[in-house]
Amino acid sequence: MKLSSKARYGLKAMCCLAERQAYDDKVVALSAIAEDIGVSDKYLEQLFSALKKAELVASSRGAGGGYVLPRDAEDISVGEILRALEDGLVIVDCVSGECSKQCGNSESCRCTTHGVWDKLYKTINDCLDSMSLASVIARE
Amino acid sequence: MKLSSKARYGLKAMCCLAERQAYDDKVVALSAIAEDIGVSDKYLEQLFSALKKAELVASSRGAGGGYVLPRDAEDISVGEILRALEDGLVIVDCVSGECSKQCGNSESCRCTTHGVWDKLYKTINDCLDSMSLASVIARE
DNA sequence: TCATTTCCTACTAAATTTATAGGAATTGTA
DNA sequence: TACAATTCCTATAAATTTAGTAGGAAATGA
Repeated sequence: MKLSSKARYGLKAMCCLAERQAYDDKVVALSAIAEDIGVSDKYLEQLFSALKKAELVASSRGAGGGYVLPRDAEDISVGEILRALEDGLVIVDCVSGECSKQCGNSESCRCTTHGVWDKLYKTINDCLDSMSLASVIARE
Repeated sequence: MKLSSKARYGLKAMCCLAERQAYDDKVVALSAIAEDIGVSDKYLEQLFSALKKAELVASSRGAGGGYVLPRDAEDISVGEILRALEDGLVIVDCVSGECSKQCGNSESCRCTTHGVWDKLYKTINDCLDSMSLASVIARE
């Protein structure tokens, strides 16, 4: 149940991007963010690749290029960011509909635990969706 | 953010123990539970070692020995079980008080993400603590 | 033309998880 | 007492995942 480095650095990177963008409203080079949060450019590139695919950042290539938020930081939730970086935040492979395929329980011990995972999954996502990127950078 | 097999099998095993115990109120041999949930005895032993350390099961050794719940299933929460099996359910190593030691942020990108992890950690634990073992085996 | 920058893919090293294995200690029973 | 059944303890191997490195292609502004 540990969060991956991707998730931790990815959220930090998004905070950093939002703060820098708020400060001078330009595109921000990845290398600047990488330096700020103490990660190699190459590693951060991979995170931004995932973030871009999820349309949580927009980019322009070439000299003077970089990244921007495609929406207001108020309209980007922490949940969206983490789902993009953590493979949908799935906590168990076995979801409600597919119990028999994945679980292989015997008769005497039916798999009654799915309700737990379903509830937990929903709770986690609700929690993270209730926090916006803006609210995260606001608390100092 | 995946739950480990230990957590998944461990909760199933606890359900199994609770159900068998409710049925004929005796001590239950680990081998019976292992067969029910489709795991090797040796692997399940390790899980029960952790559960015992957390006083979530009690045991008697020797012939005719086995495991019992030390309390009513109503009084055992899913959270307790998973914390015993998942190293306290910590989701990030870096907790509130120890930011500077673990994070090493630069000036320009302060670590404002702790609030997120703290809230998430609390939410997860509250959710799991609100479910008792009895409530889990009740839903069929 | 060139420096800068994102983008794409492959790979390697490290860490963690999952599971297996052997045998010691304990206890009820024949 | 002998023995089978059972928990308990420790080591280790195999598999998987994570974390990070690397090289270079493609795009773009100056």
